[in-house]
Amino acid sequence: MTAAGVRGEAEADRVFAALANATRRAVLRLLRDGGPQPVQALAAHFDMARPSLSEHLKVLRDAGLVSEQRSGRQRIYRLEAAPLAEVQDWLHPYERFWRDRLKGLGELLDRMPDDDAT
Amino acid sequence: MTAAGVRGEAEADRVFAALANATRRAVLRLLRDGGPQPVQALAAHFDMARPSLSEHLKVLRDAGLVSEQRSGRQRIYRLEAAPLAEVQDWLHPYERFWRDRLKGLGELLDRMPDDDAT
DNA sequence: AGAATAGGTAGGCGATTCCCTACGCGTCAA
DNA sequence: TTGACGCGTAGGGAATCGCCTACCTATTCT
Repeated sequence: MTAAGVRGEAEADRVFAALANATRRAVLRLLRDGGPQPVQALAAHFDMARPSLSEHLKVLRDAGLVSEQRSGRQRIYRLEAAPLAEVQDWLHPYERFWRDRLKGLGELLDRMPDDDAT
Repeated sequence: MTAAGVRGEAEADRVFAALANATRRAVLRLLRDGGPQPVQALAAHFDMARPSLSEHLKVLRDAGLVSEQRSGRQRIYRLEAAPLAEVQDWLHPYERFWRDRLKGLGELLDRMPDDDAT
């Protein structure tokens, strides 16, 4: 969030854009399942040149989705899930659109207003 | 999903990329809160030229986030939340990273493996 | 039929994305 | 201290994005 729990549009843009790439989602998954790791360990899973992965890591850093901790000549990357929690918050007001549909209510709910952020 | 509940990377790319734009998120919100609407009603909320909004609607359509129903010379757009439900599914395996942290467990969980899709 | 309305498509333009190869910088080993 | 290692940055190139102004089609109103 930017100020008081309010997520700026620019930050949401960065987070969603960071997630809009299979390599970056795979990195997040590796950090989630394998814990904090140096760049080499991550790079071993991909075909691309290592500097390209470095750029993906920068995108993830700028989105706040990972953090780095220097240890000798390595950079240990760690998953930072806070932005994902905000994505979940963003999703909340949409939930009724698939939960209610499953209950067979169909299009009945398409006419009742509501309100929240973004 | 592509085949059996499995979301393809390409589809995830399209959905996240569609969400990575403030105008498109605003459109989804308008459809969520205001129900199905023709393009004019949506366009009234934005400064950009109408053809630009048309292109945004195409991106949302290609991501499966909206559908259109023709009514006379109008196109009524409707929110389709299924891809958002898949985003929520994608988020699930990450939840413990912010839920546990709130409980003060901190970095203790960064070393236990796991597994799922994408 | 002719004009107006709703909305998509074509094509152009600057900015950004994603990949690459080269290179620079700090750290550890000989 | 010299070399190898770990990683980031620079810069270039093809593709895509997001916006615009024309323009075209389909429908509805006179």
